[in-house]
Amino acid sequence: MRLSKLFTKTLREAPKDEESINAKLLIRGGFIFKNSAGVYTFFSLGWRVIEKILKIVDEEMDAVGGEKISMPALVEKKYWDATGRWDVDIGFEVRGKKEKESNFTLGWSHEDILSFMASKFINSYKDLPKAVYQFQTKFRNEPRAKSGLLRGREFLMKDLYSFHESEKDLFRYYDSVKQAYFKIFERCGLKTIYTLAGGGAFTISNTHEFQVLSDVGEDTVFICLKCEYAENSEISKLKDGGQCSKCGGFVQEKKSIEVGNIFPLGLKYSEAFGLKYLDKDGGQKHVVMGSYGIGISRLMGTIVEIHNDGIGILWPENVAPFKVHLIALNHRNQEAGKIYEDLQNAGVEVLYDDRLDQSPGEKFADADLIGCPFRVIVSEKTLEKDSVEFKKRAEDKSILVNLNKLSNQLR
RNA sequence: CGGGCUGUAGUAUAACGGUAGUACGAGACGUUUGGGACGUUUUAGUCCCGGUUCGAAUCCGGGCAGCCCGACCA
Repeated sequence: MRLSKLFTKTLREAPKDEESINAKLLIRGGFIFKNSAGVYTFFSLGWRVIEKILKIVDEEMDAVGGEKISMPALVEKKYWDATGRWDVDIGFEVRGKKEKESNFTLGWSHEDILSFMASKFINSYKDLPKAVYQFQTKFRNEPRAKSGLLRGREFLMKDLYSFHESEKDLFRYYDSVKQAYFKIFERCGLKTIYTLAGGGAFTISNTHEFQVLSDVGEDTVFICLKCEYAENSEISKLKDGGQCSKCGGFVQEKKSIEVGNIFPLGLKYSEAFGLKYLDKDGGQKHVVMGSYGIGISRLMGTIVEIHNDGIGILWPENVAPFKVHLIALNHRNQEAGKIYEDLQNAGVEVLYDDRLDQSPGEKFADADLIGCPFRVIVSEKTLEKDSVEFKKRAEDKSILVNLNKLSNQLR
């Protein structure tokens, strides 16, 4: 991508209303645009990050046998009636212009509609277990959207649902998803804390959350500094400065961002929808379900909260919009353009700052803001030595790299 | 949904109740390229509706929107 062609431009100043770092940096960099509180457009830089995350999630979902599907965003009332969740105070109701009453809601969760469909395809123990997932925009009428991508009214979510013969099989699978989640977050550059939590509007049993410790987080967890056992404050009996119930270690209260959660739903939805199967002996049993969510857009915001230096973002390589930010100085666009082509041909994702009217300082500042992992500068100075300047975003020092060796350097 | 604060060019900010100004951005021309360049010039704004007033960005009422605290929540 050539910066001169990009749909967006960077902003020198953040909009005055924004306080959270992720909102400031992502808006300034042209990754996202706030259309309304908690409602965002993802421009190409931002969407590229989302796509990187989606790819990681796809791979890990595939590893636990998740089948990718796509359910509707518009969910008709009849699908909510069985569980009584039409009346839950979370969603946006949707009414046709000519209709008096709303008959649809924008999906804020998909357990209900999926359970209904599962009953059409799951008949016998031979059909179990099954797991399907989707990436969907969820709509929740947040009374207070805030903190950039951390709490939206419209947000991208990965939701996985699993169906089992027994609790035992559910928990076997639950554990494999737990491991998959740890991998996903790690690949996104985040350390997560596995946290015991309540079930909210989804289930009465305990659930588990993946929390990233951060002061902008809205959750409060009590975490043992020794064994990292953690509980969400909403259900916790632990207290700040107390002793860990598992290992006796020191417990601390921390703010955190919930980036994922896993719910052993049990029989709630299968009972409501009559989702049953025939076991080996011909007996009818209810299917046991689990659901597993990751807030994709929130995850992106969280990555920025964790990986920034105030000046700009430091994208972990796995989720960076581009690997290399190439800058042409002294109007050496001819030479830089050649390097741009070469790198692209070598399969390297490059954001090329080919702008002619911007000063060097402005180009450097934009590179720092956008935060690609590697910066390559082509200038009079470097070309005298048949080389380019090579610098990691996370480091201060730069080195000269010979033109022939640049692709090696990036391997 | 309760409490508080705030709405002025694309962005950030000024203007006693009296000519809406400045900087950045954007356009044109020229000069310029190693940490947010320079000159000339152009462009573009008072959230909406009502009220008070000779006169409202400014005061009042009502909406709407945004932010912060709380409640709620992925």
